[in-house]
Amino acid sequence: MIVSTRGRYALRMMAELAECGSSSLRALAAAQNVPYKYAESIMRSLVKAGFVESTRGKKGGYRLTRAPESYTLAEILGETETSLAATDCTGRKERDCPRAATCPSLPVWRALDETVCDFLSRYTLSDLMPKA
Amino acid sequence: MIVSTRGRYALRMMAELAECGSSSLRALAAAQNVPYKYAESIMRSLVKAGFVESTRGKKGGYRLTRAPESYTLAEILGETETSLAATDCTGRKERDCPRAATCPSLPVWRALDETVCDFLSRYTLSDLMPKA
DNA sequence: ATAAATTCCTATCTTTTCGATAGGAATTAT
DNA sequence: ATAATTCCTATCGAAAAGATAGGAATTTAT
Repeated sequence: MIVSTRGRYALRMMAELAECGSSSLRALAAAQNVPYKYAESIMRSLVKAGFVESTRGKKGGYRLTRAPESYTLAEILGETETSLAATDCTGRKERDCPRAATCPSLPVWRALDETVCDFLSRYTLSDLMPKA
Repeated sequence: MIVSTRGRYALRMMAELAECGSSSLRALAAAQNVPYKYAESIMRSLVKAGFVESTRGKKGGYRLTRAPESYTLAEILGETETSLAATDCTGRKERDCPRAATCPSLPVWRALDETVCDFLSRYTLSDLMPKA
């Protein structure tokens, strides 16, 4: 799995914000059918990443910080997914694989990573908005 | 993760067979540093898929059924990975997603699937053999 | 002031997937 | 017969993914 439920929820909620301007968590979660508390943890990470702004208290809510077409999917998923790496071999985890130096597969996995990343960089949030 | 440990083990053991012609499970697992019993279950699925032939009993072992360059990575991983789909949305699982008809993301995931599949179809087992 | 609606924070729970193992039956060369 | 092997079923344990709980902090409206 390249894109998990969490990542897709993030994209959908951001697309919703792109659509409606600003929204409370309650409304966002309801509109996109995301479990409330799960949505909350996702939105918090989007705020932390600077993709979204929040205001607290009554009448509070979330809004995008930039234009929808400026967010690439790669950028958003890079924050919300545990890893976008094609294999453990190219993730942060396996820094010290003893096979690395001579492994014939490693270059293939690196190329795959790049292919996926290129793909996800060619699409933006606005590609995920319901078409007018 | 697109390619899991199981899939990489499968590729490595098949590349080993490509290299050495034929081998027992014990030797294969040792050569490629794959846990014996795990290797066994992987080899069994490769036999079942017809990628590998086995002979039982003393002096038994495994060998490829075709030329190394005829196996694409897509083909092998298609058998050994639980799913190569980019998301649940494009896997067998979510046949009946109610959003499918109008979901703006779905075409993107389908295109991603195809991109990954194309990539994996451009490499073969012989690309994973230690270079001469 | 107080109440209501909201975001923020920490912790935990449950389910699923992945990696790996156990034990023994069936097969075959020697 | 025996030893070396593949085949089969079942299960275990750890990690990741999805989701939830409870309450503190903040802000608006009354």
